[in-house]
Amino acid sequence: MAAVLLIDDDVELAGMLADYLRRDGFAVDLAHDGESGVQAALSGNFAIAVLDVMMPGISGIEALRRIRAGSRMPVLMLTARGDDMDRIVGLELGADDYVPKPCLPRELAARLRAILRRSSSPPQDNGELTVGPLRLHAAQRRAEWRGQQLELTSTEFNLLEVLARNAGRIVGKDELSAQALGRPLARYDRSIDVHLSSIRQKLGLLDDGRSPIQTVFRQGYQMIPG
Amino acid sequence: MAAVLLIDDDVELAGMLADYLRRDGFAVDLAHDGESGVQAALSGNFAIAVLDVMMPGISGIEALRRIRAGSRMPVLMLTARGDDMDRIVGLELGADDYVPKPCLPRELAARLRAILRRSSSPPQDNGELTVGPLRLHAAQRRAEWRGQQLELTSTEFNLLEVLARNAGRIVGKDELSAQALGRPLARYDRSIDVHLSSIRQKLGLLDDGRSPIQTVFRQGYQMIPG
DNA sequence: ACACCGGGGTAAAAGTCTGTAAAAACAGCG
DNA sequence: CGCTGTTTTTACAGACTTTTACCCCGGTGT
Repeated sequence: MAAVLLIDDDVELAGMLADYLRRDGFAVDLAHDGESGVQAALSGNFAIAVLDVMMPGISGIEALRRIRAGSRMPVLMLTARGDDMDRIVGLELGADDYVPKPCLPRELAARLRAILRRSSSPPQDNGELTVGPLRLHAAQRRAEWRGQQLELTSTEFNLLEVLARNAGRIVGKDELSAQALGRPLARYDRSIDVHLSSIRQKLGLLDDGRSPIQTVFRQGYQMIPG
Repeated sequence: MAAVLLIDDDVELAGMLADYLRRDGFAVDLAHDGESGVQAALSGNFAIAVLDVMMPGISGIEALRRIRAGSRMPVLMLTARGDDMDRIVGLELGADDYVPKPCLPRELAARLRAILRRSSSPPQDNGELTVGPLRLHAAQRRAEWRGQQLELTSTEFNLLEVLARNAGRIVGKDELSAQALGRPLARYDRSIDVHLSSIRQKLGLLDDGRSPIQTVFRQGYQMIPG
């Protein structure tokens, strides 16, 4: 999901917010001062920044100005309740939203989603994907093997899609778990293996008799391209 | 400048806000109840609506839902300070911002500008929507399947509409609950599932024999685009 | 070669989520 | 009120996912 940059000097609070947001499906990185925050914001690696107004060193307002000098990315400001002046200045400087602190993590998440919903133009990929005898229609969640429709469960489809999108590359189990199952891989977790086993049973073999999905010992799985 | 629709039952307060905004360069029209407000909002003559949550007759939340049913115009909600639930539901329903009342006119103006800046060129939709064999007339709340009129209850229509607008994308149950039922999803709440079940019974199947609405385990539902 | 060890394949058990019918709770309405 | 249509809750069956268990395999060290 979306990458969020959280800039706040209060390490503890920021950590808690980050945890909540991560559980809610965001990818979160932290910066604990204005300098490094601005730098990270301008790296282009984040979809949105959350910026605390009160920080030692350069203030949130100044940080916002510097971010705006180099980027139009959405920025959400966090500041003490009732500090109207900061709010207004922030908004006029080009902040996209303002949330009073302390805030409910849930509200912050909802606002982030509201902003991202607007600013992200849906990258409408038509979702057609062909890898050898396998054909996937991502938008329709349909898969066929040699023209024959496959009966896949939704997790199986997710896994197959990740592998197909990365055909020819080894995809680690941790990555598969994150992308297809939506959670980090835990120790002794065998889910991926089990799902792969059933996917293989539903798919046929390649012309040369191999499975279209190869196991790479200790590294992950790889779909054979072409 | 931008045309603002201000929907608030408090005639006096609304008048004052309108005056301030006009002096600030906005064109402002007023509506003093939810019904006429929604109607005006859907007329397509406004760039943004400001909506009071607490109103006699249909509430702000319900008004927002009806506006969202027919338009994606930006909506800013006005509501009593500290009413977290309304805020969150509003945001999840697709409000673009929230301002606690009483508010400084200047802040309201700043937020309006902030929202308008971002959403300067959104494509307008006329409330007609076709997804595969399904056709929805949002303004009339009518739906047909392969030309055949469907007998849907209003909640069923809401759900179908949300799914249709997001065809091809997985919509989480929390989002469905917020947008179609107008409340956050509670634990053990099965309403969405039950409604989906009856919708499926009323709709037919796709040409490939699958349901037009797919379940994505643990993630939500997705309508197959057409 | 041989034994060892942690990883992977897979069947089956256990746990979780979804489908759906039916009961209960609501909401209008005469 | 009682009636009627709708929404929510309840209950249970079935589908899907994850865990467990056991076996085999690849790599490693002797």
